Amino acid sequence: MPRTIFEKPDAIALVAEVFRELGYEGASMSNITARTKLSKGSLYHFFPGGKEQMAAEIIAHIDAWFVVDMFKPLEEGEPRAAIRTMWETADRYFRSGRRICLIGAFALDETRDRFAMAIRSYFQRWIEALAGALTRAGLTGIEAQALAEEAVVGLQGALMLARALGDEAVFGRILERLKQRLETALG
Amino acid sequence: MPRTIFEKPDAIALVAEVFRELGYEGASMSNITARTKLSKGSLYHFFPGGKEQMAAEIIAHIDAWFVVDMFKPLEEGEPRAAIRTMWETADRYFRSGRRICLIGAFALDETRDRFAMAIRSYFQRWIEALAGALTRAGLTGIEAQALAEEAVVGLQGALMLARALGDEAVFGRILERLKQRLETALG
DNA sequence: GATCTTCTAAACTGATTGGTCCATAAGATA
DNA sequence: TATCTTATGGACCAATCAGTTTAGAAGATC
Repeated sequence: MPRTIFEKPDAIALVAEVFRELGYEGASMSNITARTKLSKGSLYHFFPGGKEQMAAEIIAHIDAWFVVDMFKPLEEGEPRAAIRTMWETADRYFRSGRRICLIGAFALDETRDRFAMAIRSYFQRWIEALAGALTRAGLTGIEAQALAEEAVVGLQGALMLARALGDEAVFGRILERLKQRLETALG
Repeated sequence: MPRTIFEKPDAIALVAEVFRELGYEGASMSNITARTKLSKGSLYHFFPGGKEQMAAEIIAHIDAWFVVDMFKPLEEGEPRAAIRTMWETADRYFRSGRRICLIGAFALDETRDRFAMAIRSYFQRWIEALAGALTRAGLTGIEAQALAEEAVVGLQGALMLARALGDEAVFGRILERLKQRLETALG
């Protein structure tokens, strides 16, 4: 029997996609082994804490990715350029609406309670990073906060609607309008 | 042993709340019996098809509610008043963000595939009903369609963000801004 | 109050769940 | 090549899963 050797970063990425497709409860160990080709031995070797640890590490992994690729640029870069880049980054990350936001999905059911802190801080930092960039670009704090909330909310809603309608085009269309609205507000 | 007698409409409403809290996969039969106080005997009496039938009837029940209380008024009523009422209806139905949209939640994972048609037509009709009202109120078809998509998307995103942040206030705030935007667009 | 239908409770089934264990295969180090 | 660490496959476990069955209780009809 041929053996495939995985390393932990691979395992995290593979299991993450299964959680994304099936949700936390829907992703059973047998589902995970079947879709990732990782055996139970491997999975419990990497994640002795089982499903809960898998999900926790996946959330941390996603969060770290967003910090580096979206939040830091918004917090530290030239605000208008960073905001423009944010839309491209989001479109790439969410594969133009074919991929959902796992952290958002976890927020909807009782899975949220297991990871409440991580989920809250992910959205909080996203909104704060974007609001900060909008403020540095000249908006008042109140306007910036409201626009940032709307942008994040609109993006999450767009992911949901794209899947609900089975229509990828709607995602790009809504993203484009959200982008336009921020640029209009900045004048 | 005291017996409680339920009727099917009660059963549908009770089970719906469990699906809302736990998601389709997270809602096991023992969970459902525990939270609803409906025994397995009762559940399989009302829903011989098991979980799948429960979810299907719940979706149909929710859809029918929205048709009567939101879509028809938008389609048939005075457009500006109907749109204003829509926001109140939504706030009441979703309990100011404490209750999620089950059909939206189903759209996010593979549960969608089981109920794809019903999920798509629910969102389609909502957007079309709102776009129709906006058109009758004077907007062009293109503007109306885009604004309707944004409103529905924003509402769904607001439900998600409210739960993610554990902050009910954010839901009302975003709803208010969405409402303002539609009214501004109508002049 | 007898009968008939509707609904409930709980015991039961086989399949699947999350999780444990361990012999051993593959890479790395020496 | 010998050794040591890391990763793997799969058998195994108790608990839980969805679903079935059945005896009988509650309401309705007469």
